[in-house]
Amino acid sequence: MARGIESVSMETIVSLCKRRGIIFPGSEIYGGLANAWDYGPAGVEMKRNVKDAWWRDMVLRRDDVVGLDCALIMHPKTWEASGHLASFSDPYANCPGCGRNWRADHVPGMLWESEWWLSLRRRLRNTSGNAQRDLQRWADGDGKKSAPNLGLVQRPQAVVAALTEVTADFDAPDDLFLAFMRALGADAAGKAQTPCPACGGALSEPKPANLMLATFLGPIRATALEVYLRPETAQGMFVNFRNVVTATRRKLPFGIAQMGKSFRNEITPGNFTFRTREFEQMEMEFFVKPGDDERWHDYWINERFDWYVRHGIRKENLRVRAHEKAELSHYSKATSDVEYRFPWGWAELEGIANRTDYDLKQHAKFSGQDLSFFDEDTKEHVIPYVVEPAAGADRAMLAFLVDAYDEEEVKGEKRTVLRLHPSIAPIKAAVLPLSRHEQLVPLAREVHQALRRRGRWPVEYDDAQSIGRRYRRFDELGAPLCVTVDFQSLEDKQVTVRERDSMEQTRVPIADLERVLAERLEG
RNA sequence: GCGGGAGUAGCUCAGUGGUAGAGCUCCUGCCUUCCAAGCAGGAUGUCGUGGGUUCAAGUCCCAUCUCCCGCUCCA
Repeated sequence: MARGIESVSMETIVSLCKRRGIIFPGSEIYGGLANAWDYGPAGVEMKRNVKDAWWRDMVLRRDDVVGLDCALIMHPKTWEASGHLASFSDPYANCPGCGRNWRADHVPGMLWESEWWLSLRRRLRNTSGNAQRDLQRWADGDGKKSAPNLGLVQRPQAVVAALTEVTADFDAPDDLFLAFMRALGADAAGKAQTPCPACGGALSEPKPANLMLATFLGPIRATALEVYLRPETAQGMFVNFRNVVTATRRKLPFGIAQMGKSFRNEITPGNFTFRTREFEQMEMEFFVKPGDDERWHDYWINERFDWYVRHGIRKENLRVRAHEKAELSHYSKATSDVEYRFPWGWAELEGIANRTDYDLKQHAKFSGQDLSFFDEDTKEHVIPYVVEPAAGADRAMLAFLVDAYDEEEVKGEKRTVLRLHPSIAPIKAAVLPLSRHEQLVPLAREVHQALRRRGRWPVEYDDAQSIGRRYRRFDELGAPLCVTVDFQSLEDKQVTVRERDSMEQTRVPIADLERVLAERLEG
């Protein structure tokens, strides 16, 4: 679909969302709460449309996926087994120079690949024969740009003097390498410090962090059980794997799908609803025979990419990106992200991971239960592999909003319109009397009520201000259709159906209205 | 956490130490009015909060809160 504008600022989207009741800043009357967002009357319809579309395509239309809605608070052992307790509570070190936070155990690796080390290493390898002079020169030149806060750059003479050995030839980011790095990062007192991979600043001592949100189960704090709000819905599917197989007599391959809230103490929330600490996931765990996992992984990557396109996102703003080995999660053998081109850059909408048999094995181990599956063909027990398409409902909705946003010029005036796919649009139609004339209003209300009572779509009624203003108002909400009742309607019992994108109008008998709307909205 | 920007009407913002403003919006009424129309009338403010300087503070000073944008990761 042609668009009048190429890109839109996030600010514009945030402001439109607030103005039209799609998304409000959270707890606003108390001055707001950072990174909390509330879905308003139109927003709740739209988000529900996103989730309905997902559920319809992932569960209802398939015979190999069933649904689940599991408790948000799960047994604490769940998170030990899943690995979240360990990998979500890594210590983090902060850089006072540039403010970045680094997972302490990732720092050596990050330093190994850091821009400033690569630059320094080049210098040392093309040595002039005098390593100390090389260091000094680098500190005065490239080092100033790439690692301005590094001890070596700030106090070259003192740091160089304290070095016992200088070499560029390390095999890996090991202890030896780290010791060298720490010597380069020495502070004003001459004490070795771990430098920041980004700017060279002396990192703080690692501080414990827990990325899971804890709460207390039980009214008396002293005796309460400390539990976690789930950081992902996925574990619910693994924990209920046995139950689902028994209750529904599933055969491999099959999937279990779930939508719901998850919570993470993100270090860097932001970008509107893109990264929040409370968010809604749409996840599906697809269990397959070991050996079939790679084929199914490819299948789901394609399937999920197509889903976004099918519901209105332009192909050129979507891409699939495979994870590098280093960025894989602790449970994953391979992961590909579906990314969307947001105003601030490409960012993940959904991750399609090959989780292998990691989760089921872990839960079998921690629970002592047998989570294997009897394969009728080979007559042996296998632990299924799992392919997981995990999408963010809030992220998907944000992408739909951003992608639909358009401005165009109509008769010298700016027209703002959300060109949402009818399946996603929060309000499907508005019934508008041409004016508030006493003869028009009753008929318009009657038409509106008839559609409302059917309960099929959210349909609005509006008689305030001029007809043009009202068309604009519903364009901003992305309502695909407007139904206008005029004076002629009183005589011929016909109304005008006006299309959002083309602004074209068609006369339709009131008796056929629902059928015509259905054709245009669902056909 | 750190840096940058910003808090004045529902929204966008102006405001030079001296009576709190504009445009849009919103509400009511009128008009047989099809793409942000016109006319008439109307509503809306702890100027983020607390302190200080001053005869006088939205404006100057100090503190504080909050939001937005940017920085290892994830949905």
